Amino acid sequence: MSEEKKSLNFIEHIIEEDLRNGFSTDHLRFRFPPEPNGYLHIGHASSICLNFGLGLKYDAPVNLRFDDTNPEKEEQEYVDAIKRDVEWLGFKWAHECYASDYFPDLYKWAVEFIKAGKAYVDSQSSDEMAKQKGTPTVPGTDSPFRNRSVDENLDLLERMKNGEFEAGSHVLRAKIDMASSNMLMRDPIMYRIIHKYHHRTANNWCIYPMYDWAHGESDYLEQVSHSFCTLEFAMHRELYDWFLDQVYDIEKVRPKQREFARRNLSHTIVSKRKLLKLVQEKFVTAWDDPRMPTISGLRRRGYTPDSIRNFADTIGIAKRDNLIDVSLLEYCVREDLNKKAARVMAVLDPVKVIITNYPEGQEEWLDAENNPEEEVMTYRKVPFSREIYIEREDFREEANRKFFRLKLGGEVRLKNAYIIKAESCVKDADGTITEIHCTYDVDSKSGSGTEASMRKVKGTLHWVSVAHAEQVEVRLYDRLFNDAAPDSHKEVDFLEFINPDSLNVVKGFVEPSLKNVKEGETFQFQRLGYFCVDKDTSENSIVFNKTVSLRDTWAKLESK
RNA sequence: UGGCCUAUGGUGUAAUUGGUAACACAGCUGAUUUUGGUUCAGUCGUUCAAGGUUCGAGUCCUUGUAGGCCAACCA
Repeated sequence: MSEEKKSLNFIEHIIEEDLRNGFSTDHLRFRFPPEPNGYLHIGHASSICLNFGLGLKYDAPVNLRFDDTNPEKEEQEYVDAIKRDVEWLGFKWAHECYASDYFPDLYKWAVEFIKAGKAYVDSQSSDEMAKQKGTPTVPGTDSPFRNRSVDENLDLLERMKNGEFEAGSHVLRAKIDMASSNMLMRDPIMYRIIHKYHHRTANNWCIYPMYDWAHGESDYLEQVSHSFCTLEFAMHRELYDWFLDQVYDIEKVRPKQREFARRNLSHTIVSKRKLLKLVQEKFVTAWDDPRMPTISGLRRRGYTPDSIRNFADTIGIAKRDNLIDVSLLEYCVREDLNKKAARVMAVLDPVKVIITNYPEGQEEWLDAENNPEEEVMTYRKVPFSREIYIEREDFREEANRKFFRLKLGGEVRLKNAYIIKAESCVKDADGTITEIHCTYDVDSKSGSGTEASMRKVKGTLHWVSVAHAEQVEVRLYDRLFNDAAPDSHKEVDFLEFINPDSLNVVKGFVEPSLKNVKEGETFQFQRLGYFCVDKDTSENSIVFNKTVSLRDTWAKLESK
């Protein structure tokens, strides 16, 4: 382990301090608690890596707990997707838990609250209750139902549970302090009535616990030692602790909530509500559209679990607001894929090159390295012939010295093949180049060892033999939003920043070794970028997604 | 204008808890390269402000400034 030198983040400092103060490592336990109301995104990945990373570091169990307390938004589909994503990231949970499993415990506790005078049934409308709540600067006022008798409260709660009342007619509230400076402490709602099918408890329950009531107690029931959530829950901590105070047994582990800042990625959004909107209003094709910042979208885009975990480690965890540049995420995939992805040749914007002195009908199968990063080099065969495709942008009739590529009268190396020289080109009526006529240096074959093969020419181009090329569909992606922080503008809706050109589908040609690729396989198209095989691939059509381009210092030069 | 949280290069995160401000990304140079990729070497640039405590402050105190969060029968 090379972790020794790694400095600790503030969460680890908290744990270390607890350990120093006598908390036993054996009692360390964490949890990742998503609500199954949408797909996991890159922000969740950070939280997953934090909690499961802590589990690994301290050899402590980590539960996957579904916070399924609101049947109006939650679905089994999301539960399944979440499990798939966490697994894909490479983590194993100790227990698969559901807040809904604790409904009976919570109910029992609620009854005790009532008996102890710490909870009451309020029968006002939500509007009335909102009015009594006061404002941050003005204290609230008591509900007229605040002092109902224990018996009446008990009776009402039971009937709420049994479904005797309509949604909205009653709620159970904790009796705390209507004047608290913390709005959440002004008699928060514990239960509300919802008549809706729940994906796990079906129609067994007509009352459902609110987040604050369910979360801390769930942590406690699972004996989670450290419960980490995002900053917007900081104010909830007082209430979390209050609920815990009512049930806490000194013999047991008392969960501790601490908050960290949500990670924000530039040029995207990570609000589930807004992501849902992108899907529903068809700005993207689905939750796993490769442009989505969801884990399933990133997976389909060609991101690897390693790259995402690495990203999470690199950005770390802290308490201040942040906007992480997406280029760091891209760096992380490139770093990973550079080691793993086989190199192949593909031409996405083809123009035909005819090698006039290469015998017609002849073909050669040349050796090509699969990946120069490999410790033990492996090779494959690539066919070469008289007519090949190169990228349109790799040829110019005239160009200055900085253009290392093919130009009239200039030489260039064809990767793994020969040195060619452009002699002339043919254009159509519009002036578009349709053919480039070249001659090749017969003795310059790559790896042949001849003097000519060792010649240094400035540029090397990738290419595909016309006769052997496989046509494929390639989906090129650009960022989904043109703004660095599309949902940070109060005046402008995030949809205004949608990039209309975020998807560009092209037909390209790839070398024949790619004829039998399978979904999910990743390649480096040399000089272009990393690409992976999309799930839309079928027997008669191959579809690639562009994951990310290679670093391109030439493009930078050009744009200057 | 009540309460809570935060402030370190362009970005993100550290700093042995009061002891030489560093790591990564991005940028810029150059070398290597049959990918304008990779790799390597170098370079640019940082503690919100003002006071205070101290031999010594990014760290502690005070005040200010800026930003975020809190008034859903959401989580």
